Amino acid sequence: MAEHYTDTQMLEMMAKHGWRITDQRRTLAQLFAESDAYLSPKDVYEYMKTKYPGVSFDTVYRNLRIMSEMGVLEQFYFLDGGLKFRGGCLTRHHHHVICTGCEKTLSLDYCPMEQSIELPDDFQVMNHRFEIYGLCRDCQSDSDAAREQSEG
Amino acid sequence: MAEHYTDTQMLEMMAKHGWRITDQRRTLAQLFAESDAYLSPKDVYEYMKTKYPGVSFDTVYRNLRIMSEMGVLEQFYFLDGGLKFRGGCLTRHHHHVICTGCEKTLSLDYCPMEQSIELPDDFQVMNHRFEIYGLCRDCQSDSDAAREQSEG
DNA sequence: TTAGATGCAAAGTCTTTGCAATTTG
DNA sequence: CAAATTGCAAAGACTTTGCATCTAA
Repeated sequence: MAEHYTDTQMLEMMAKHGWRITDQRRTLAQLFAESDAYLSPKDVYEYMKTKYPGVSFDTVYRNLRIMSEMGVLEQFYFLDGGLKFRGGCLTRHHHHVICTGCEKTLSLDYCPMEQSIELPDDFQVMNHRFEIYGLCRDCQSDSDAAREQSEG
Repeated sequence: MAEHYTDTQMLEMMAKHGWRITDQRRTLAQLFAESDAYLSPKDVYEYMKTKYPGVSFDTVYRNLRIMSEMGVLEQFYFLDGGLKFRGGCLTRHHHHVICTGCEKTLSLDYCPMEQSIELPDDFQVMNHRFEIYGLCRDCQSDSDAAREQSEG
């Protein structure tokens, strides 16, 4: 099941849209193809700096933006308003379960809009948003450990 | 059915929390008690300026923030990341149908979390988000009219 | 009277833009 | 080679903070 764009697919999309394939873009594609997590522009910038010491923030931004516009990345504002990106999904419409500890996500096939929801008269639905936030198993044990430590 | 805080209730809450009741706060309470719409800090500032010509942006911000922290306002990041506020809801847990034309909202009793959703093993749900975006009847006719005019 | 509220100014954060130098196709 | 990409610097938008003055309780 090919759920996300691979880095190759991302690069193909860029080429198809007339963008050039630079080293930085290759690295971005790899980063997002390999990770399930949501990354902030700053996260991405920090990562890019390890590979390209002279990289600039605005270039990272520009590339995140064009990749979002093509759909190979998903742009997402968290509950707190913070902007994040992650690799785009290829599968049919779905929603996400998001761990607020590690910000990894899992797909959910369930969509609330498939239920018969009583809407206001003549309301024309254009869009919807459904996300579940919480802690995955690993992050629960992390916070348990932290609590035990602080409580002595 | 008392769905939202009235302005009096908002002011009582402020007093209970040790905040002083100033003219500006009285006006903010009235504004949000009377409106169903989401307002951006700038919207609120513009409105306040009509009543208090010398009002400063930061005071509006400060008051929006303390009112949110008490729960008499709801703070909300839209799909585009923009910050908005509206009067807090008193009724039990529910979700919103939001018109992207006028940004008025309607409550929805339906909650997707009441369904049995298959979650990843041991995932501990902390929070969720569900909103439906679209156009209410009035805003549909507005855009129809605009379209006819431009196509006319 | 006095702790809290306000307006002003300035700083902070995050994001975008203009431009010359560099690199891709 | 031409056009796109990059890094730099600076500007923009939005939000927060410090402080002197003013005001509600």
